[in-house]
Amino acid sequence: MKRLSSSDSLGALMSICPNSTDEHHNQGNNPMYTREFQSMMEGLDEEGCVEESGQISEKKRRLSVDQVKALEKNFEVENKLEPERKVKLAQELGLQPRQVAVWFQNRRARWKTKQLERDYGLLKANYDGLKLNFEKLQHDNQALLKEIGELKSKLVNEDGNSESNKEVSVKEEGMLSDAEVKSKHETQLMNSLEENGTETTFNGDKNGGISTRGASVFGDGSSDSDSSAILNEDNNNSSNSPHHQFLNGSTSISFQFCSESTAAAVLDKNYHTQFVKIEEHNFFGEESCTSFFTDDQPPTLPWYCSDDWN
DNA sequence: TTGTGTTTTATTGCCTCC
DNA sequence: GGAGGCAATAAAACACAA
Repeated sequence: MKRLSSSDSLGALMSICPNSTDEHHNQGNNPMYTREFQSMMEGLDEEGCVEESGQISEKKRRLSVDQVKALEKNFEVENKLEPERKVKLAQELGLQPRQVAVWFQNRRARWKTKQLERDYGLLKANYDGLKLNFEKLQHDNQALLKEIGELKSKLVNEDGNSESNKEVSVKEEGMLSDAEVKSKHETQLMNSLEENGTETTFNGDKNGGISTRGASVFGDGSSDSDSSAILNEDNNNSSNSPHHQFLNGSTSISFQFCSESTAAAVLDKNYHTQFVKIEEHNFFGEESCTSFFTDDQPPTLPWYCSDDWN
């Protein structure tokens, strides 16, 4: 058993004696407190706390199970302790008010630690999910961009080959109605897309969705897969076929990847297929990604934090 | 039994609020 | 300026493996 130095003895006394010189934390001159202190002093020999030297030992005593239970119960009700409640609890449990206050203080600290651990766990789970999703989208994005590139080159080749038949085609088209020509070119485009190994299919389902690599994308932009391509659709301008847009005589089929990357296959006003634009805003670009997924920065997205963060 | 890691109790110093 | 809260820390008590 450790013997107390004079300062330790003073500290121990101060912790249990209301009349101590602890200006900061003493609880005032409570007569009951003094009586308790005295009885405590009288009972010290129970643990051999008054040693041969006459010094008071510092033996730290754990609270009993019942005392802890009662304190826990009170903590559940309110984790802050008003002075009246503190004194009452101390009386009920046979403890010093100071002990009750210290217990609550430490209990709050433990609760905070646990809370931080819980929050960390939640955030980590969120982060892991987002990271996984991002990697999946990135992979899909790469695959789709590759497909578009291949289709583009294929279409360029087709255009080159058809140069020689241009006269015939123009003649034929001249004999067709606009609607027929449009339909023909759209069909050609669809066939071309399918022939070139793309997994994008236009199934014209009643929801106006398309299936992309097995994932349905619906008119509202929702998808049954997180990694699906999203149809860039204007419902107001679209016909029954949701994946077409007829603007100024042009039909465009556009794909949006990862929210911000867009590639568009366009039938121009002469009904020639063109890929007019492939752009990537790359929402999850290198810089934004690294800053978003770093551990040493708090998340900045409001939905990323629970409301009771703090 | 002993060394070591964890938990609990208590202290100290600083800060904020009234 | 006093009271009380909190973070950091000390130290006793406890748990447990070797």
